[in-house]
Amino acid sequence: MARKLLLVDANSLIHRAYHALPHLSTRDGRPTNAVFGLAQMLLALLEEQRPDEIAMVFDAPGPTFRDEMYEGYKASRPKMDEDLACQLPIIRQMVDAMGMVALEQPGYEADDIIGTLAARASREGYETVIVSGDHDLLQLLDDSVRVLITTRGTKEVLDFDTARFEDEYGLTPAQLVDFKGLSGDSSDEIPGIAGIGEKTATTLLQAHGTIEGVYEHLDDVSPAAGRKLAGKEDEALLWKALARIRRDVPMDEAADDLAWRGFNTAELRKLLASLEFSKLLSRVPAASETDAEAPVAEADARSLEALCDSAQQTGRLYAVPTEAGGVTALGLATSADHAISYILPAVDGAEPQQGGLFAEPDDSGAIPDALAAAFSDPDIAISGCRLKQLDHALAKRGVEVANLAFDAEVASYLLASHRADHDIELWAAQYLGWELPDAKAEEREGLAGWRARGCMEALAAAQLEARFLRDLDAAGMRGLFADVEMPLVGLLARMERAGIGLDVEGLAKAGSELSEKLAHLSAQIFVVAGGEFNIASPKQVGEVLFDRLKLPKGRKTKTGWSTAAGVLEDLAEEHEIAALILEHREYSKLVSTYVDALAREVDPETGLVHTDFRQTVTATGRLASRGPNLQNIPIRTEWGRRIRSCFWSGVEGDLLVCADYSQIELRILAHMSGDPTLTEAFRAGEDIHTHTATLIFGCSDDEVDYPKRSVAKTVNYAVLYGMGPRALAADLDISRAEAEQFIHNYHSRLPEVGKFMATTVEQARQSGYVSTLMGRRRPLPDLSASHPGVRAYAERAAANTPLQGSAADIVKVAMLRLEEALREGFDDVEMLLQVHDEIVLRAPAGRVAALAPVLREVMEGAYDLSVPLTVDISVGDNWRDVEFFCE
DNA sequence: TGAGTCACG
DNA sequence: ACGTACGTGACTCAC
Repeated sequence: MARKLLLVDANSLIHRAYHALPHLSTRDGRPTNAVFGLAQMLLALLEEQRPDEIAMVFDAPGPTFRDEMYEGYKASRPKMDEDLACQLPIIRQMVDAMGMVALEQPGYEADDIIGTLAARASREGYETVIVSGDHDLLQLLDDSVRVLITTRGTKEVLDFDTARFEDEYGLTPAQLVDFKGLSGDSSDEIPGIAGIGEKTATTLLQAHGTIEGVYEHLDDVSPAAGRKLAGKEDEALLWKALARIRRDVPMDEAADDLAWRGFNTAELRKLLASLEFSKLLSRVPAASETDAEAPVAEADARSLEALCDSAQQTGRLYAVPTEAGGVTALGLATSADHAISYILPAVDGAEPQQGGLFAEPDDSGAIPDALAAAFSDPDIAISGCRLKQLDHALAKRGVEVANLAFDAEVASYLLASHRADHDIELWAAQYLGWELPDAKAEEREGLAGWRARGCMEALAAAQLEARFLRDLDAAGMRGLFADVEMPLVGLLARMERAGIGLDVEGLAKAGSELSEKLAHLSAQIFVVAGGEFNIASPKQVGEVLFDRLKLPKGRKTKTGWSTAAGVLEDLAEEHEIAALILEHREYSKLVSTYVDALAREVDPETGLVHTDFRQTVTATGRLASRGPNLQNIPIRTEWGRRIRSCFWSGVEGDLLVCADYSQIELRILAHMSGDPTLTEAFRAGEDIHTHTATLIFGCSDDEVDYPKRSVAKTVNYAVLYGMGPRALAADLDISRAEAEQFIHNYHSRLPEVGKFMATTVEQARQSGYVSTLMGRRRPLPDLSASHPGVRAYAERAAANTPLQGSAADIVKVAMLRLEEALREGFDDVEMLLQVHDEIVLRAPAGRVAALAPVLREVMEGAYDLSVPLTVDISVGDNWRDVEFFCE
């Protein structure tokens, strides 16, 4: 097999990447789209072409021989964008880390170097593949040279060989220079012969071979073409010479050895991570086996003993859980240079899976006393990542962790809350240049990959901790981290373990009633529609409504006409099918999401469901809940409430106690804006929506009826979220002018609110982030986006986040203080859920009266605002039938 | 996997 | 004239 040489026209691909991709940047604002696109293309090329040798060929700065031949050559090319120029040094780094030779030669273009190398390769019997976005390179095609031309974005190429070229151009590759000489090339600003286009040029060259041949037979060409060509031979030959790629460029010695060196994995991963290309990072193959694996060892009784001693002395223990095949291993360390892997004993006396390498510490299958003691010691700070999972794993084995002090993912989240991925793997790559073992990999040299991974993560946490803490300090978030987020880790774990009761039978009954209704509805819908179709498919619903029934179309989506609830509501007057589909949607949503799916999540032994609260996902600081999501249990419709009624305390005799903050975000708005009218209204204990109604309608309190209050409520939330008049009009089904009037009235009566919003956005534009009351930050790089839509979105988020995020701060503090309060005298009360502005607990019926005032005091006192915080408490034996509790 | 839709605050 | 109100998670369809 011939050796294969890949020649990359680097500048061409870089420009292609830059222009084909939307603006991408790192969280600190460095543009990265060209690097990303190029990296993507190079990874794909390496994979598909598998070259033995490879050269990245760049255009050297400065004039080339072509400028001397013709001063108009590429004369009016605009100067390179600064956004692209600043990516070039990074690209050079990346090329180097990818193990490729970079070539350039002053006085020549990349094309000429490629031509020279291709010629050399042909002489030496190589197979050559050239990659470029520029069709000029096609002149280099021959039996051993193929050319890939990039097209359509960054992912597709046209693969040219001689045959394909001749097929498409009707010429040989060698004739391409003659072709350009006659017809010109706009991108290189070669004018060609006036009046000769691609068609004529092709015909002429097919007949006479070359420009020289054409002029030898000028008598034979058509009179029209002859007139245009007359006297222009020298000119045509100049254009031809300009278009011709040289094959005799003097090469420096860098070109002597183009063998692909393979990736410098550590460097490349570090670079990709620093550019925040997590997707590409996963495509870079595993590192050599030499990465810091040595400090990882399997735990035995002696090393575990030593570890616990060391933890006692240093006051710190790094621990990271990993799970595989139902077995949990801990990576354990007390310093940054040595970790051991310990497999937790199986729960319920079952033996750990075979291959568990731990030499049995004792026969009981229990965690060794010294280790349990270390985890339970308040003087030993536990650090690592996935500490909530660690807490669960240990609690299951009877060990209560006392001092969860540092979770690298939580720290990462606070430092960059807009990012999706806080896996310590990224930081280990970026700051330490490590590649972590694949958690899913099979055995690695006797130590399972997932065990090695836990160890490496523990070591990474040890190495990164100081840096993260320093960054948190610098951002003013050390307190938020240490006093709120970290204590919350353990609390969330305890709430998850507590679980909430779910009446599966009640749920099943609701489900079968709903299914019956669905069957009826489907039948009705099919009759009305005149045929069967899949009602769950928006596409098919659209076809029935708009094609078959010819109903008026409303909003568009990316793929067709919208069938969203708002649109169907409008259509309800036109055709009965709209209401039927809406009803069908409501019920099928309830069945699929809240009956079937929820029932699967119940622990059949206990009748409890345990959610997974996620602490590092939302951009604003809120929690999220999944598996199942218990923060979106229905409440707004009757059938939805039927679902809700299936939730109960889970303990016979205990009731659910719900405590929710009343209009917490609006109160925070009053506090942060300092608006006197809004503040006064809250201080006076007025109903805020009624109050807003008096402002926007210009009426008195007793003139506010239910519709007016309802409009005012919408306006209040509209302001909170930065809603425009058009959306408000649509939401309230009023004219745009009326909506504008409401908003105008609102702002003229509450002037500080608008000012506060504007100031918030302005400050965010300057600093790059917004902050909450407790110093939580949300970076908003899109505030400086050039796309007006993207920018407007970021502006609304900027205005809203301090309110939503501060509310999240306050609720989190309230939860922590509440747990403390419960520890003194309420050991029979459990916190179960948090739903953004609501905390749900279970308490014995006889304890509610004692609990309620404590609950109120703790929650209302969680943070001192300039207006009171008020909490509504309701109690009941299921989550639907809770009733206001009067102390 | 992405889009559409919809449940919640 | 118009896809656009903030923040989530989950299901289904269709590619």
